Amino acid sequence: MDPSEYDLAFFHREGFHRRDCAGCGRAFWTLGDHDRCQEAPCREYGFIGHPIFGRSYGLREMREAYLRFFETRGHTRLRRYPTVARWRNDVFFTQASIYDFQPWVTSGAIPPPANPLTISQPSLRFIDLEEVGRSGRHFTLFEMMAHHAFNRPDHEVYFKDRCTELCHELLVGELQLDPRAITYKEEEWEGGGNLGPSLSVGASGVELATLVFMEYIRDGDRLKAMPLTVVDTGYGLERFTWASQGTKTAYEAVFGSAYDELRRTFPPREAAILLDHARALNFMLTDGVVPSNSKEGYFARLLVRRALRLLAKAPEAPELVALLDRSARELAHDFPELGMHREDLHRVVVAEIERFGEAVERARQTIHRYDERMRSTGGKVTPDDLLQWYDSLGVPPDLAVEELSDPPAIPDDFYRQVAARHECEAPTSDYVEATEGLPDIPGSVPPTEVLYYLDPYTVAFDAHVVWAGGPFVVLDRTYFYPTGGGQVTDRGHLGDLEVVEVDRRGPWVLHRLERPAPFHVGDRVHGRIDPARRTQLMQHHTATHLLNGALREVLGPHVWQTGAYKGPEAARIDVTHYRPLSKEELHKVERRVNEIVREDRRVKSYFEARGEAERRFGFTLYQGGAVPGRELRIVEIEGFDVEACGGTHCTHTSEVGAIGILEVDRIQDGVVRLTFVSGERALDVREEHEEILREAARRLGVPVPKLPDGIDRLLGEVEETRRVARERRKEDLGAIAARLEATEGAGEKAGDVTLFVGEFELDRNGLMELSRLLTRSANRVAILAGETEGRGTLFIGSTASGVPARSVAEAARPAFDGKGGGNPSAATVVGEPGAPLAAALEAARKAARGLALATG
RNA sequence: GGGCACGUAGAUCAGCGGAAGAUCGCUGCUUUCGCAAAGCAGAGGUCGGGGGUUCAAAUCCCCCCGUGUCCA
Repeated sequence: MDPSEYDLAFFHREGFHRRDCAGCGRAFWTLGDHDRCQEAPCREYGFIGHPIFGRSYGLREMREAYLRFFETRGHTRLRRYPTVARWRNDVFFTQASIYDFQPWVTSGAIPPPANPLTISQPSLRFIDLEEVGRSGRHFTLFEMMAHHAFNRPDHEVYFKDRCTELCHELLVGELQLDPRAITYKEEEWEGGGNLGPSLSVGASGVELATLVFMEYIRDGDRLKAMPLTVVDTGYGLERFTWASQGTKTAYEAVFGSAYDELRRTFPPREAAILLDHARALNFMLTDGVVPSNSKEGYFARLLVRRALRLLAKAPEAPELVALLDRSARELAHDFPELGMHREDLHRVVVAEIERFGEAVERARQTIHRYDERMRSTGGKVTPDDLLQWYDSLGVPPDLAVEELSDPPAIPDDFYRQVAARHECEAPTSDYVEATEGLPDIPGSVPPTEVLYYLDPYTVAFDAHVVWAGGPFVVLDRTYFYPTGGGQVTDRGHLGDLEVVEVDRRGPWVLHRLERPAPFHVGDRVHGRIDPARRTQLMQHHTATHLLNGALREVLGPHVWQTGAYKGPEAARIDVTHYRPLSKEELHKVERRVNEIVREDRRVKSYFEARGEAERRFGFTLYQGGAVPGRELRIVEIEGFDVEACGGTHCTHTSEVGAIGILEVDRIQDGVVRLTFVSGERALDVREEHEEILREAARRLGVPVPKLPDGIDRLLGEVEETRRVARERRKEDLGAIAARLEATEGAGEKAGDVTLFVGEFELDRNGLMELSRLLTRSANRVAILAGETEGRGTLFIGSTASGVPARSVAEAARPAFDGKGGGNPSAATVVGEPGAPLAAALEAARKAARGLALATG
């Protein structure tokens, strides 16, 4: 990065000078006389015991001081965003404040909710999980305080100079940090294809803040200027609080008395881990993470299990639920939503604790059995076994060792080996731009006025063509709903041409026609939307909201929508839940939604300022994913459910008609999928189902209510028939065996051995069963011929130790070009089609006889 | 989203290329006034589903489905 990027007027105005750090070699700006930048490792921690700010702040005071500082300097204060980044599909969690605005605001697609703005964003990072408690400064959940500005060519808010000035003013003016203690270190920042200069703000050994200026797009080796430049800052709330108190570790400063209390039972590291995990879990669970074995749920499970293992070490330790509760009560002062659904949260956690117990018990049994087997066979349990158990059973090696009578040593690099096992996995991204395959529209084309938001009932309209290319047409206004928000596209006609797909691209709605459009810019066209399809989609969409509301009511507020699809045939909704739905819960949900339908509640759709909507309804608005626009479209089912949603909806619940849930699946640990129908489709499906029932009943010859009995009867009969057939076969074979044994001379004597030789109309299995009957006593050999799928088959069974069946088979094999083998007691040979079976039988007889006489 | 492990009798599991097993539970009989217990006998399996390899597959290979677990 060019040094001139950092040559800020602010630095010169204030008398900063630029130096190269004697430690890391990087350039930095300072008012002091340091020869090194003031960050670890170039500078040791100097603030422990010597707080660097004017006074000591608590977490809350520090947050408030920060936000107010920027508020009084023209920034709008924003409430926190959820810690689960549902609006993105490239990450699970909000890891920094800028995540709140990616990708739509930072790409310029949507205006920022405020500009400039300030926020303290709870963020989750699991990269340094092992460092939590150990380093004295790491957390899985931390608050990133920030001020952001988004600059367009036509609207410059502020950039490097003013940003740095604000930061300096905060540190020196507001917090009374010695201005000479600060260093602004030059660092290049790059991420997501963008880059720009950044300043790392250090003092007394601690990195207090990072000021990032997103300015360029990497285009091969060249840099292109971004149309929208972004001020992205990050100030660690915990770090600021710590530095203001100068305690030994950040945990004392952040957790306060809760830390002191836990320290009576646990060593410092464990106390810090427990409090950190409790805090992170409260945010995660409140924001709708349900512990599970995949995706974001796994991280909740990880924290729960780590905490449980620590708690299990001390008999006088609090219960996990109590620990979480205590943490939630404190957090609720600043984040009221964290205290709101404690009982539901308890149920989620208790269910998770139970599952952990089951997993441990299962693992214990498996390991115990394995240990017994090793003990009896003289085998040894290896370190590889420990690895395997950790990976597949979830037993940490120290726990596994406790179960073993002769445990192996746990390798020092155990977790490295675990990591190595997972090394070859390439991270895959299914991030597909919704605009893929769509044409580029010139920026000069006026945006489409979307009318379906205002009136979902109008299905015929006139509009003007503003752009046309291939089969795509953009109109100045449209009632066609484009695929989005889980609702599939409208269909219909523009003029005489069929509209097969409608998509949204930026500010335009693209109508895709059945063939290249004969339209020209300026043409007036008549649009007609397929009304039946639209109605059905509206019914399914409103029904989805109704179900979501009912699920939250019946199962609890931990239920969040994780996905949805509304098609013309059926719709489905995926929600988080920690166990399969019971039949009763399902019935309750179905009854409840149909009740709301009958009550004919109003469904209001309107736009509202984001902050106002959040204040009124909370984050549960973002069921379909949070869109960080300035204005939200709110769909409110009066007194029942409120969501931010861009879909077309009925205006009264009665229009939805009946709702029928067709299927319930657990599509993933922690996620339940309901497939359902409403409106006309519900009636159709019900008719179909009734017809199926009637037909099934007719075929069984029972009335519909007796169907289950009828099926039981039928199954009983099938089983009986099978039993009888099996019995019959057994009898038949028994009769053959008995006849052979009784017939004089049928059993050929060879020394002590009795040989039974014969050809039967039996296949391999039949021969095998017959052989079994003939060789129930010792010193018998059965050499039986039959046919399997057109091939001559020989089966040899033996209870004579001197006459191994396998040897007999081998002797017979060449006689009819056969293949086969077996063991001493049983063997099979199958010949080529048409090969002389009789010769093979004779060869086998001779061989068996020879062997018998040789030993006799 | 990926890796690994697992899916066999009502339950818990063994078997891991050659003729489906153990323990508990169940049924009957013996014993007992009865119960428990013991002894004896018996019933109960498309070895998750579908393909393939093989003379032969619960067992090996592939694809699904389900469960668990680790990791992102």
